[in-house]
Amino acid sequence: MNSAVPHPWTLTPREAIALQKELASQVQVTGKLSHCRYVAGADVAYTRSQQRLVAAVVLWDIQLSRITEYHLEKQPVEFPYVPGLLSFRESPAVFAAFGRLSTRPDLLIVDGHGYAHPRRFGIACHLGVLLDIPTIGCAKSILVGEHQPVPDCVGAWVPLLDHGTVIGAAVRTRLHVRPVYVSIGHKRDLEEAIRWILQCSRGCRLPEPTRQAHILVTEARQSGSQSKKPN
DNA sequence: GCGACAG
DNA sequence: ATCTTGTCGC
Repeated sequence: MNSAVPHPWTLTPREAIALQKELASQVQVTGKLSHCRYVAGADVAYTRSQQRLVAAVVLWDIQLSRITEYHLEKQPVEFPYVPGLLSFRESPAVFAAFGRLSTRPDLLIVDGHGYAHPRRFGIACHLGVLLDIPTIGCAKSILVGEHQPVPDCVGAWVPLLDHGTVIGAAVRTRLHVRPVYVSIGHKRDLEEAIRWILQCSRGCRLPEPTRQAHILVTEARQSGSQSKKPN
């Protein structure tokens, strides 16, 4: 599986911004439905000291509705948290964990934004381009943009606009809780992204792949496992 | 200058 | 993200 890092992660915030502008041109904003059985989910958690972070990449089998495999990657934090540059802080670990998958996912859902980003290149886009795989960003709060109220009906959604242009969507995956923010990552259009996020949702606010990854990193944050293949 | 600001 | 307990509501 792809495991070589195409470009260095040790950059200054200024260089990181320049790299995002450069790589943004490689994002493919189209891509329709195709057979999709394995949806991967990625999330990251930090240790109390914030010295290290743990990334989890889970492989969710839509047909069996369960995790088929997952990997954890613990690494020292090397990049500061700068709004808009989250990818340079969390991607290295996610990238490493993803590289250990024995099965190539049909799609990867990332906890964070994709196209709904100041330079239209959030972490979901970055991982999609580097891994050359369809990705979707599913964040819990807005980085940029605004939207009208989302109807109180599961599956309802309204466009997330940035100065009039659609950059994503506020999607109601569950009643009585804030919506999630879905945006394109790579090789998939917004309608498809929303469709898959809803298809992977199981009554909770977050879609299953990302929710499961979150549960794993939250637990591993204080423990110390590596990777496993549950049955 | 002031406020906003994924995780 | 992380630090924190219980509590009100669907």
